[in-house]
Amino acid sequence: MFARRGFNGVGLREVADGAGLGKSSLFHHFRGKVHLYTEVVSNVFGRLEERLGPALNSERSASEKLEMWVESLIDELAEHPPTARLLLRGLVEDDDFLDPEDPDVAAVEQQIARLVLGFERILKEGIASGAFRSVSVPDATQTLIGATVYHFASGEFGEGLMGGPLFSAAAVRRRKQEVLAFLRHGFSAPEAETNAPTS
Amino acid sequence: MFARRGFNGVGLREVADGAGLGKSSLFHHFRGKVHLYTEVVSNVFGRLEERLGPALNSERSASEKLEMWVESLIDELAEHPPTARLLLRGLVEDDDFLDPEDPDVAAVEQQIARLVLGFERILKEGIASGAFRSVSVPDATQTLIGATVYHFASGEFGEGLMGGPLFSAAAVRRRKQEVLAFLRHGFSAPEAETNAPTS
DNA sequence: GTCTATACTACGATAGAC
DNA sequence: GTCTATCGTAGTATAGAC
Repeated sequence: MFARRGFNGVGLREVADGAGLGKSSLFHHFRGKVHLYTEVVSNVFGRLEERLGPALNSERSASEKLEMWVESLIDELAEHPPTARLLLRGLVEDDDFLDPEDPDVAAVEQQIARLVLGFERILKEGIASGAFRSVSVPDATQTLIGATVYHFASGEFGEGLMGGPLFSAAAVRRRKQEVLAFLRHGFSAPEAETNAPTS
Repeated sequence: MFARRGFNGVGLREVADGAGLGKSSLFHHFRGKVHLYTEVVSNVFGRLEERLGPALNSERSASEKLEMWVESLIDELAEHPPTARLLLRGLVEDDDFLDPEDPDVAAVEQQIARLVLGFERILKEGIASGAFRSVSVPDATQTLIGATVYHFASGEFGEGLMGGPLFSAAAVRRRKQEVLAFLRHGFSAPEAETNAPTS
């Protein structure tokens, strides 16, 4: 619900109905609406972090790590459709309702920071080793988020544009290939591939 | 206000205060909240369409048209900061509150469709002429939206990631260069450039 | 742990005086 | 064209019975 309509677009009545409870019963489980929201977001980001861990810590080349990381990210976004929208909202929304002092909120921000840092580390490693051309790391990160998170958050508009569902196995497979191809062309150093041939 | 907090996050009281009016006076100028919203969005998208028109109708090569189009898009997003968020919301939000029957709503959807079609036409032309490799046109469109609209919609998160403001002249210039470089690498046909050297 | 009942506030919207 | 007053609804949250 939060993914589709945002924090302000969801009423507790609706949440309670969805859970098969009365409105008031929610307050027995959550301190308030904000707590419920941060709990949801934290769970989703936690799952994402788990999924992306292996790509970071593997003993492979930067190119291979990057591809693994991106594939894992896309898989996770594709398997849990609300994730992308929730992520995008977390980044784009002006979260006036979130108190930075709140430890739950701070925890979520750290989760996001760790995710970003992981990707940036791979990128920097690849640039240092000569595998990637010397792109601006933050710019490349933004572009990557756009190519992955935005795509799977684009809902009806995205389906109209793509001419079909976003989350079908075939659509996900194609998106993955297109993004990886785009990154290979976009990042690869002009001179020569430092790695084994990609095909 | 709508860009920052979304349709549901904005109250008419706040809007009225911002305009220096009483709440009720708004209803003299707009049929209701939805009408106010679509009016705002339509104005913003109309300006965007005007800005991107010249790139579409110029007599240049596909590569040059694409670069012109992207530069114009980034300039427009950069000069009017709420635009990107408003666009992204229009695409990502589950607009339950918008009635597809409403002629204003239909008009906005046509604006968006025209914008997308313009870009797709350039891309197809470039693929046909051999200037670009044969990417999936809808996928490339999504990636482009991600690289441009998302970036300028990313607010505080984006500023944290980039390590500075998103909308300063220097930041915009760098973003433009990075995106164009990425597109050149990402789209260019592997064999040879069909156009004059890009540098 | 869930319920009913309720408090209080804000919302979008309308009526009608000026 | 703007105002005050008001309507009806829905919002978050609490109190207290069961």
